[in-house]
Amino acid sequence: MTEKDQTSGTPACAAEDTHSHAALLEEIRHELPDDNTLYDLADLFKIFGDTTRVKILYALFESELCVCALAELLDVSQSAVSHQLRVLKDAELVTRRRDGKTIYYSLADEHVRAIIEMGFEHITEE
Amino acid sequence: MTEKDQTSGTPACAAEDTHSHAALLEEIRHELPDDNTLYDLADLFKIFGDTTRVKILYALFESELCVCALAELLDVSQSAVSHQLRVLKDAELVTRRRDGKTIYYSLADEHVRAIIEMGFEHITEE
DNA sequence: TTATCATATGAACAAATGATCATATGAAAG
DNA sequence: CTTTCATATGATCATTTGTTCATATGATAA
Repeated sequence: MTEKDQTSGTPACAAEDTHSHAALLEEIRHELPDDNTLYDLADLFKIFGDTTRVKILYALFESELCVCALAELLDVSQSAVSHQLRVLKDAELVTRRRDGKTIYYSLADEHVRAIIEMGFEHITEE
Repeated sequence: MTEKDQTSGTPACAAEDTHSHAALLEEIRHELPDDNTLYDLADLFKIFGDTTRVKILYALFESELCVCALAELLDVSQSAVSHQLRVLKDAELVTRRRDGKTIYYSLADEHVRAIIEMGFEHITEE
């Protein structure tokens, strides 16, 4: 209590003489992106963390596709695809264009491809 | 019913003459990784989709750290960190070494860094 | 206008997730 | 052996998430 107050109610470890992190932590805290950025980052990856959405993105690597084509390809309902496309669009990972009644979706940029490829390498290489 | 049976109970669209996907879909289906791979890929990204875990990984970019240091740095309970470290370890994204009572965690490989950097670029560039 | 096709969306519900609390394990010090 | 420190883990619970169902919107054709 005489020292700096604990950030939360969790002491975790003494860290007096044994192995003081204080200095190291201060340094690392300096290097960390701010909380909002970290939050956005997690939100971005969260989007890739669903099979349906990953499949959609992977499919769009090849060609732009309409909603019903995606539904048929992934074997899920039109509604499910539509909901997920909304998530992808809100995150600006895909764009769409209208042609009559049909709406074609495509990848928003090449970052998407790069991120997925990177993940793909990780799970295949080993 | 005379044609191929619908994969699910979802017609989605006619796709007779208007804009038949059949050919295109067959081609794309060919390019898609198999379902298990896609599933694993989503699972991998799911792990990056949590602020606590992203923070842990980011912190480990700088240096190996013990559990209590991470808890202090992220301002969460020791238990919460420990649970998340287990997830990261199960996914082989981090490794650990023991030194007496303390356990130090560090990044398993550079893929982790590459994936996160890629995501970081996406959210900052625009 | 009315019917139909392609897509979007809101409500509802089951499943997955992440934090907390209490407790267990494991190592070193006394 | 007992205590203490560092970490791990199981149970519980509130949130979040993704699908389904029903329905709405929006565009074209009749």
